[in-house]
Amino acid sequence: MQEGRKTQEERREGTRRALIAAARRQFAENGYAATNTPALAAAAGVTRGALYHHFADKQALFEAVVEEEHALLALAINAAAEAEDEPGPVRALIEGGDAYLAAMQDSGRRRILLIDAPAVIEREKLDAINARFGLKTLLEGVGAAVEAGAIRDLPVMPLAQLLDALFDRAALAPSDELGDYRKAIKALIRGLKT
Amino acid sequence: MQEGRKTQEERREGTRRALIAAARRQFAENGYAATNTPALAAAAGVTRGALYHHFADKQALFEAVVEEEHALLALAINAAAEAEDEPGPVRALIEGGDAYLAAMQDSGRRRILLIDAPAVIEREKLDAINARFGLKTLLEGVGAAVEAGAIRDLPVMPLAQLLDALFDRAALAPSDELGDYRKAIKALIRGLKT
DNA sequence: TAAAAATACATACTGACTGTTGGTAACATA
DNA sequence: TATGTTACCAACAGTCAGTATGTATTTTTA
Repeated sequence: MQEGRKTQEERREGTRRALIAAARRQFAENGYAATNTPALAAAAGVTRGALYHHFADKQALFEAVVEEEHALLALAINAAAEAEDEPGPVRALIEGGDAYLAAMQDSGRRRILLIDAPAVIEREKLDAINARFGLKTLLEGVGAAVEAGAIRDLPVMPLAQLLDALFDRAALAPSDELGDYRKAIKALIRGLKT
Repeated sequence: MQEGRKTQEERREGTRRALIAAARRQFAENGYAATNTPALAAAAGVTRGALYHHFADKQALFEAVVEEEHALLALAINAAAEAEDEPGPVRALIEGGDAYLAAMQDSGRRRILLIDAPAVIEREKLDAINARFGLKTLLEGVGAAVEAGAIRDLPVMPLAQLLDALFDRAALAPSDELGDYRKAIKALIRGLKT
């Protein structure tokens, strides 16, 4: 048990990660409201003092979890996207959506990102996070499809938001109905073709 | 100050309504989490004892507010629907959606129904409420459109859910972009036509 | 390298809030 | 009018979020 010597950066990152990991587990399992900081800190192996040293309050920790979850989500989707060879812009939208749905087959992720986050994080801040991750890709996809003339010429941001809403709702569907949802989404998107 | 004599039913309904009215105001203004029962009871002109006599807990009161809000919403939409003369099933969907968006131009209503309710009320119970109100109408509309052969033959429930998601997202849009959202929704629905 | 400063954490405390309990007042029933 | 039932109130108990103050560890400075 030597090697007790750690740089501040290491200590810092270590406990931050432990806190975020424990928080992600508990928020995913019990939801934001039912998660209490004593249990959370204990699960992370630190005291509440450490939590409040690193995060302003419970909500700030939740925001950190949401950011990380968004980043992981984007990672999974991009990985799936690169496996595909370049299809047309409409197919790209549909396949991107499928990748999103696949990455959303995790009830904790759904709970955090789709159920709790909108209620806990104020609108503007959450929009900003969304804009940096998933929605950015979707926006580019829609923009490309419109510019290529592959789909009807519609305001890009609203259309991207609406497609996002479709995928979010489908992600919350019972898994045995997912196929039907995907079929309906495909029909909706294909219906936009020029 | 006579006429202090009330039947139990009157007392009961009186304080229940006072509580629900005060709760609707505070939930709408501050959100569920930031609403506390001492202030709520005071605003209703009763004590917390009365609140907990009529409702099991804070969440039960919130559920009562959500039910009432859904009922009012359905009322507004039906009123708008009866003003229209019978159009085709696709137009009916679009106009029903417009009525929904109009009825949703109330930030408190959005906060309660679209932001807080999904986080506070467990999925099954909220689905049940939804099914009894707004979604029921939408489901009928989609079913009619499919049966009439006006739109593509797709699984009805998933499609209704997806259209519902579209309108929910549009309802949360900045009001100056509402026109663009409506245009995009129209295009999406029209794209389903056979 | 010793002293000083800054950073990371721990412990203890405070105020607030939720749900409960045991009682009182108002109405209903026999 | 007596008894039961329903509506309501006041005080209490437990929990939790956030804070304040103290200590240990690493970094900087003299």
